Amino acid sequence: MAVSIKDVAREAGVSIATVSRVLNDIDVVNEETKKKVLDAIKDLGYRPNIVARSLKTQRTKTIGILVPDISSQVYPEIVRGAEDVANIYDYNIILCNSDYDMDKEKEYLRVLKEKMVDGLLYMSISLEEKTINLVNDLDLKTVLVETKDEKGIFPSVTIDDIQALYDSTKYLIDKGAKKIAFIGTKQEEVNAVTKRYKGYEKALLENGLELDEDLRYFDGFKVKTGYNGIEKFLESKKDFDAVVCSSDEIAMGAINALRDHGKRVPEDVSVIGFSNINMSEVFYPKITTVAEPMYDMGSIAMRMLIKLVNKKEVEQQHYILDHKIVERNSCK
Amino acid sequence: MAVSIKDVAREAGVSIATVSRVLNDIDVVNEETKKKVLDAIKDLGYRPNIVARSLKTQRTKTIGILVPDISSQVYPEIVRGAEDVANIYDYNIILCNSDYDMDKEKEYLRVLKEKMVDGLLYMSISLEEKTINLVNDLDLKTVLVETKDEKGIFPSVTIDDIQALYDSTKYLIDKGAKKIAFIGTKQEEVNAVTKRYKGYEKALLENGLELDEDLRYFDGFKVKTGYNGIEKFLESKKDFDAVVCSSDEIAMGAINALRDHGKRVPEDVSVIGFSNINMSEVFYPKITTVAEPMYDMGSIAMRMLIKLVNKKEVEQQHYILDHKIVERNSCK
DNA sequence: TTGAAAGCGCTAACAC
DNA sequence: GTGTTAGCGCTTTCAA
Repeated sequence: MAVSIKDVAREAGVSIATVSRVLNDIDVVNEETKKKVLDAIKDLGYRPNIVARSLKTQRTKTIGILVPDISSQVYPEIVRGAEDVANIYDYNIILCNSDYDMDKEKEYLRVLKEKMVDGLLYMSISLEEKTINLVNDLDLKTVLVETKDEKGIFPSVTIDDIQALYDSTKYLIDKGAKKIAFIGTKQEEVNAVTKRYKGYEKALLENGLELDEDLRYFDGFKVKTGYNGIEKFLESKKDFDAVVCSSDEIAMGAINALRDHGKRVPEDVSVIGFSNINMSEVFYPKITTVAEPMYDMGSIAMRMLIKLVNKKEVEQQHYILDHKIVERNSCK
Repeated sequence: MAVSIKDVAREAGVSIATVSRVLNDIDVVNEETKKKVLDAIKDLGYRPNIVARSLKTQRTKTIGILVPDISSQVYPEIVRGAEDVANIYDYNIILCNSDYDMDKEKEYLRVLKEKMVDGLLYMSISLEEKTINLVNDLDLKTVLVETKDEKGIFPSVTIDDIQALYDSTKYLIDKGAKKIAFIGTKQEEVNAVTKRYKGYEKALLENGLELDEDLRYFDGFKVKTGYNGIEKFLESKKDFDAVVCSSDEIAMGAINALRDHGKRVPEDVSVIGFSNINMSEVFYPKITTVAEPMYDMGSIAMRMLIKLVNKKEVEQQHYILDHKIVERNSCK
């Protein structure tokens, strides 16, 4: 077994209580004894056992992060922001991929609780009743990122998704687009990405443009969705001069489909993306998109969570960060 | 405090030992008592405290993963593979971003040890002497992914980087390229990516092609590197008809630079990438690249690590997975 | 300023 | 088949 606090105590000729005190910078331990202990720690190469400490203090200094899929494009950035902040405050993160699978999600939640994480960063599906109850039962301090629960019970860090899509649609309208199509996720699913459609709808309606069933396509948020969406529009033979997408990957798929079918972007059709993932400015043409501050969402959420965990005041329960349109070359 | 094993014991009218036994499926606990215990567990909503269990068993069922940066393109995929396997065996992962920073790395290693992770998946820099010693001192069961230590002390899962670059270069040669440039990482750094240059060199030499200092560029592995590399080549006024890149992002940057300077890919210059990240087939033109099985690297490594942790035999110490060239549209 | 000892929640050796 | 108990490594109260 590794060297424990006992060994240090023996080596330093003091009690384990004293060792514990210097370990935790507590009280006024006599400078000399302190030095003895420090020396012993060094000599023995002692490192405290955090599991034991956690059992006693009921705090593990680790935070659970639940994401749908770390190998998709937006989450790594958010997680990175979160981890950086966690690291500053000496927390570590346990990463879990839910795949939007409720059962997997529940199991993770339970295990996270069993492992006594101090808090949870949740960015999977929009929390519905059942999950809310579970999180409550589990009594996990939770902050939602890029999503919200219906009732706003949990603190959250998001952007205004509806407004963001409204803005991107409006951007196209202001540029003179008349027939604007939409590609996004299935509407049955309840999450932030889903809501984006509403912004599109609103912008069209408010600006006297017609909603055309043939010019919207609901599926996922991957490249394939964008590609298929365009093919569907083309098949419908309806004219369209712009496409609003609810992710950058969709935009890429859309642009590729357009190109494959002999349409030029942005000359024939403008395409606007969403999120501003790294690749959107590497793609050709560079994608005009509405940027959400992914890294910041992660870091702000983690900062808030850590405050919550330590029972500090948080200034706000719901952070709504700014989005902004990044003009590049996919819209004319 | 949450409900503990004691509460369950009391509720079921048995001893905590018995509860522990049914929890761990041990011995032949009488079916009736077992039922009583199970009922009590259910009634009380009891969930074992894994921290306490870990302290006792000295196993935490969690694995540390050290990556340079989860928000870069290849690691999410590897981590995803690793997490999926971990999940199957009821392990969780603690994710750490090292940024190739030795100090950060060492600190993480220490904390991971303090938190008693059962093992470590390491995919940062190629392990050099100092880090090796630390890992040894810490006595962490370790598997390296996408990298190796000089002496091959640690088990590893990699591809044959040199051969892979050799193959991609050879591919270009076979297609008739005569003046082949190279863009990759700085040669001072010691890691897998760095070695890739050697494969390029070897292919040129073995095939009677000349190495031209003006036609190689060493910097990083991001898009920018590829872009700058091309500009340097162009400035040198040397002719080149193909570019070998040690990452797909480099290839993207290179292609963009070529386009910006009026060169067509692949008509004027062929460009081959490395890794086969998702985006390489979304990019325009679709990138021909040598694919490394990222997800598999992660999952195989995790499987091996879990075996090691459980003192099971591993069939192999060093897995070298197959790479293969994926032909798309960036080479003629 | 320091030490003794209880106890965090669990497993496992030992006894019955 | 079941219970008692020691102890994993630490923090913290209480007493000295």
